Amino acid sequence: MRVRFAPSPTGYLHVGGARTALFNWLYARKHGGSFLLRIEDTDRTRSTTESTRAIFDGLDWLGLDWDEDVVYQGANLERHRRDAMALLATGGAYRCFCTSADLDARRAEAVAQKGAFRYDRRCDRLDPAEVERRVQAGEPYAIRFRVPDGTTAWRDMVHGEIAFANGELDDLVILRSDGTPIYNLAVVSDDIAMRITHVMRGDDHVSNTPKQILLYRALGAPPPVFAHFPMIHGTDGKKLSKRHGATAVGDYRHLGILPDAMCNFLALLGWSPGGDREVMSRAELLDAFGEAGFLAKASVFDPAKLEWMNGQHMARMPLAELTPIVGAALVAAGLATEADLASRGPAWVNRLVDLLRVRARTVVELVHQALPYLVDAVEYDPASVAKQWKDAGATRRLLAASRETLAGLAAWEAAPMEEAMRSLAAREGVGAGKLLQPLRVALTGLAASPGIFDVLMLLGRDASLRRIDTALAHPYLATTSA
RNA sequence: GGCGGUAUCGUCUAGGGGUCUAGGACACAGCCCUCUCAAGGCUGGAACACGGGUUCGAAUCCCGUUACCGCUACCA
Repeated sequence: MRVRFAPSPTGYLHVGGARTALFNWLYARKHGGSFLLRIEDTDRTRSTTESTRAIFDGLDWLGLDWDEDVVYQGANLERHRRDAMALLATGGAYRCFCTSADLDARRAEAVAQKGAFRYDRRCDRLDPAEVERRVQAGEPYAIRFRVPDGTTAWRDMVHGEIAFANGELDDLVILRSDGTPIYNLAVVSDDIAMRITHVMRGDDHVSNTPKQILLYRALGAPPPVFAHFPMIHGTDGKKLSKRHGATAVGDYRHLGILPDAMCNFLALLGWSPGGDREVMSRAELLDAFGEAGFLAKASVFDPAKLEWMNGQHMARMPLAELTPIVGAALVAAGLATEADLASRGPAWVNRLVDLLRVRARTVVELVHQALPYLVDAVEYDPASVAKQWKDAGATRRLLAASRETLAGLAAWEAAPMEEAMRSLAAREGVGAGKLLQPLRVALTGLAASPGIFDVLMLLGRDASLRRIDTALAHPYLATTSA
């Protein structure tokens, strides 16, 4: 069993392509087959090496590793030509002397008459002697595939039986007059050469399929099994495009989405394991994936659900996997250096990530929330200060009492700390929130954070007391009181 | 225009003739938990496109209509 992902390098790897690649990869890995990568770079004017690079990077990030060497379609031009010539020799194709300009004009006229343009096969009716004469004269010609009568059908893995009347198919050009191949020929020629057994691609290729099946037959090769996955649309139901914001997988990487979450989410667009299963690790995904469950309906890409799913993955994945990812992001964001993290120790970093991961949906968000624990001086959020330190006099008193209580602790441990603080609140006749919220602002500058005793532990005795002292000296508390 | 495909809550979907007064998830609203924020739990509103068949019975099968999408190149 051999499958392939065959993108054309004309841009970044977008989510639709990624989903196609993922299904191919999953199918191959699940069935012990091979997953090949072919870059369809025959359109020289639109193909770029940067795009090729972006495709590799995207696949890499998603964890979709391919087998064997990458195939560049452009390197197979000779074979494509040979296949076209073979078709010409066996009578499956014929020379067409019509020029593009001429064809365009005829097409325009047909459209103007509100009719469907169909190539009238005039060159197929040319007298052999005349063809010979024009070839000898050096007149340029394209090679056209002669579509036979009848109907062409196949059993699609996602759509079931699909049939086309061959009469609907035009005699397609397979080799341009400059000797370069047309897409449909190149694809079939390459897929035969690569011994592809299952062609799994986007829905937009269904109308190419009958032409390709006919080409396989004409070339004497058995057609592969076909699977056509539905398109992925934007939130407005239209085909996904730049207008919809992030559409490249690279965008999601930078937004702090985890590869496994991305794969999980993408897999559920056009496929379902049945039942209520949604959040799945890569291993679970691989396990659940199979022949069944492909959906035929186009689906809408919902970034909000992707973020939720990412949050689920962050919360569930082993800390040993998440921490390195967050660590790298912390360094990349300039919030810490490798040395900083090393000096804090792995246990501390793990603890930080563990406390924050349930509160963040993306690693970017997590990194942002980690700020107060990594900097020397807290940055006070004005809104939090205004709300939690509203009564400056009381805040000062409570903060000072908290400081005293905390400083008097024999050991810096969460349990006794909480006990002491709660009894302080009782003595002061206030609810725990009245005592702890101002403290939270003093410690983190924010009104929201992990549990306050976890914060105290994370910061440690010295930093915690220092931050309370700094808060006590804050102008907001100093000037407003008296 | 022609051809092909698709049609269950706003979105992703379960369901494949009776168990469907249609289930789950995201989002939204409310409540609970609670030192805050999350997470979690509970509750709520929210869908079988329409019309004909077939059948004792249809979200499920068939036909048509409508809507949407794709293709209709000497692009890929």
